Amino acid sequence: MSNFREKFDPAVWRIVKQIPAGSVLSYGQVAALAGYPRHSRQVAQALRRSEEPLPWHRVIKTNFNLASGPDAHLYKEQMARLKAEGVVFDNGRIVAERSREESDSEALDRLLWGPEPD
DNA sequence: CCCTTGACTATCT
DNA sequence: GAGATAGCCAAGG
Repeated sequence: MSNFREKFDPAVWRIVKQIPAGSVLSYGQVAALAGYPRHSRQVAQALRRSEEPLPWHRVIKTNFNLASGPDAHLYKEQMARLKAEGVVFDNGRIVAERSREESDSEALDRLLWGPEPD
């Protein structure tokens, strides 16, 4: 079996599980935080293969759109879950400022969104 | 070993 | 803002 996946998958899951409710991360950020920069596509595979329930809906694209197409089954589910956590959508697109305000994890927030959230 | 896929990202038109 | 293009990298055929 691939040794890479054996290390990569758990690393990704660990990061995703730390995302506070109401906040979101991009695939690239998750990959980088897991210790594997430029592995955004592998993150997607890791999430899909995960056997334990992960907050996968908090992982989106860098442009604040959902990853899967509007027709995909995952799309509707992801939006519903995010809305339930207080995330505001504008025509299918996430309003980032709102998501940040809902987050109360200051340390992780700085790590993810920058040292000066001002 | 070569080619295609993919829940991606960045840049240019 | 929407398309096209290039870069990216593991997995599977």
